[in-house]
Amino acid sequence: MDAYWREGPNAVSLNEICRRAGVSKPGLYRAFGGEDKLLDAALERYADVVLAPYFAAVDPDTPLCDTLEAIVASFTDADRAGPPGCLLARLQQTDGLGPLATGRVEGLRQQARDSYATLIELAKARCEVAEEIPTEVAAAMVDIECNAVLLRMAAGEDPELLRAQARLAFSIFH
Amino acid sequence: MDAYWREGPNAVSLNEICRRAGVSKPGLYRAFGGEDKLLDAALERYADVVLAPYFAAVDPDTPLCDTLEAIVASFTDADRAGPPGCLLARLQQTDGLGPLATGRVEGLRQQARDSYATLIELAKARCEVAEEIPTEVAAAMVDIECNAVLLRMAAGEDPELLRAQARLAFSIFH
DNA sequence: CGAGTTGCGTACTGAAAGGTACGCAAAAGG
DNA sequence: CCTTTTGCGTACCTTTCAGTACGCAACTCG
Repeated sequence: MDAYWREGPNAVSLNEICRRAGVSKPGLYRAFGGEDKLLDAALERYADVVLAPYFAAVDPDTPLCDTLEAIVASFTDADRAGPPGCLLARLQQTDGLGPLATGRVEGLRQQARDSYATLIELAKARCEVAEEIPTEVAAAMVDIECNAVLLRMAAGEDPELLRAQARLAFSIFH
Repeated sequence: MDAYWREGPNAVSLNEICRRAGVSKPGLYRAFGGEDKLLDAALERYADVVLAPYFAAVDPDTPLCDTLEAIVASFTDADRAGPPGCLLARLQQTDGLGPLATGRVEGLRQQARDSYATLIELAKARCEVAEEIPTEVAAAMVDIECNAVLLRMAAGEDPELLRAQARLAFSIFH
């Protein structure tokens, strides 16, 4: 998971993973069953260990603006645990991924959008967000913006600029 | 260029390009000199043939909102010439790219942001955009949003949703 | 027409990819 | 204490990668 997260799944081979983990290749195959299943397992673990805490930490009663700002602040925090960026955000192009991993990515992305959607619905109920904005559209916009921030963080872009840019984009929520 | 554009530079090998182009490998090497130089040349051509017309078609006097909407409409147009998405937008992760291609990507990205910046400055002069918004931040936001739309188009996401989401994001410009 | 140059593709190289056959050693069972 | 099973790693397989050595044909020029 760490290797995939740090360098992107396309940039790390099974051989390299075995080398780094100090594991023999047949051992890895006995434990996971192939490249696709390994990435799928890594994604599952990533969702449990990294993604879930994010969504668990969200307080549904705080203003949406503040929640989004806190999320982006964490994404762009240089002292955050783990590599910069996000394993899931690196997988926006599902080129050459196996069917399991592809499905997993799709599911996790949908899950994220659903979470954003419920947050937006709550914000609408508190009159923070205009009713005319379709929830699905706003959720897609939040998802896309978050993914872009994470992708650019992984690419080494200036965190300050990314944060300011996200704040600007999210200023539509009032 | 077409192969790289359609499937992403990481997903197409030199062998495959030779096969599709009906060209021998030494011929390709004599013409370009290697993988890095080939991708660099493809990017140069892409900038000339695909990107330049976009920026040339922009009328600096039309409202920024309309300009951005037209750009996104073109990005999400299913009948647009060439594959969906954008070769440059596919290269947000510069993993495993040669130095030439990496530099070219960086340069083109900066060029795009500069173009957005001038458009935003003009819009500020017409009082369409609030002076408090730093031009650099707004330009980064536009760049990131456009790249995200192109990336998701290449991934096969619903054009309608992408268009609506972009319109929402760009509604900060008034 | 014959010698030299040029253009170009066949057929190779070594490295690295994903994946597996097989044998060795340790534990389990009688 | 001997047999069987289990766990596990060495060493291999095929394929594909980027990159190149080399020879054949065609064209140039005296």
